[in-house]
Amino acid sequence: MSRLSDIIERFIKELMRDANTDMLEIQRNELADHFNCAPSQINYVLSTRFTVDKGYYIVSRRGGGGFIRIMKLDTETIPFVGYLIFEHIGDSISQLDASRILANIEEKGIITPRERAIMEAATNGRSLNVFSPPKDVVRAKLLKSMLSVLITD
Amino acid sequence: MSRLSDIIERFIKELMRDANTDMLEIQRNELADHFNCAPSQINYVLSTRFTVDKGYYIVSRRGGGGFIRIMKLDTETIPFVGYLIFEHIGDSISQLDASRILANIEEKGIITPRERAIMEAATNGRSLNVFSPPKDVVRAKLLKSMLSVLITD
DNA sequence: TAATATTAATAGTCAAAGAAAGTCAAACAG
DNA sequence: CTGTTTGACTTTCTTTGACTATTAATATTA
Repeated sequence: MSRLSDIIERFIKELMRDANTDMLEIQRNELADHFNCAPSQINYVLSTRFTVDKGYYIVSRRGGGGFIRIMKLDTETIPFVGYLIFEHIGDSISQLDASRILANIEEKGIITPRERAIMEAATNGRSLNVFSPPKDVVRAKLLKSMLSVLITD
Repeated sequence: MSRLSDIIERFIKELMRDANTDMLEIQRNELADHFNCAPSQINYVLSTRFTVDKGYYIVSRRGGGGFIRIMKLDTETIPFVGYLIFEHIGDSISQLDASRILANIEEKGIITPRERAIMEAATNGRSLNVFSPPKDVVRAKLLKSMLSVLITD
């Protein structure tokens, strides 16, 4: 008996293939119903099979009319970025190396100077300099840092 | 199933755009009738989508001939972002609030959709979901996450 | 007529119910 | 032991409705 998670994974991928799209919106409960499983099973599938590392990006919203949007990253469009994400960067990277990458892809015209600045802001030491981080505290620093780029000349 | 609140929000914004004005007066009950909903639904839409944070200001009057006046504030980019950074955000911010701010400044044209996506990527839960973080590990996640935006449709 | 009271027409508030999705840990299977 | 499945509990967002508050118009009274 093939694992349920695998079946759901295949199902989602087939939906995308059949609809010939890189973006799919599902209702968690509906899908869970379809497979007769706990809704949280869907979360499990998404968080193990549809990660950035595996080439997917997820956005969702709760409440009435909520949804889960699954986006497939298009590695054809910018192969170099795909290479960076899936092969080059790995599980850990120094600030210096990150900065080099950003400079490089800006020079290649893949990102604008402003976008580079945003990413520098997010990844520099100042933003990430927290020890035991209440997540929101980190996030606030990150966001402020990124926003400040917009008003710096 | 698109949310009623979203539909009403769009309706109001289109009214303003079409009339090419920054000031619009509506009758609460009339609008509620038009959408076949509870009048207080209109209040809900106004108080979640037309806040000062989002650049709108509301004035209203009850009684016969009452009305709700919706004014779009002319927020100068720099002061507004400065306000966000130095006053509004504070020391801690939830992912949700961060997301709202980003949606807002995109709508105002302060950042591009792509820049918004970059910042969302940097500030969402998945990126920051680390407890005792070797800084580089966090950074790698962040960077990958941000880069992935570039190859998302 | 001028002042005052009443009524009808609005809008506001708040809390409960409903509709999703998220989290986490325990149980389970290979 | 690792990865999967489940379910109880939480959080977020929306919708509705009963009740309240305010204002303009109208009727009444001094």
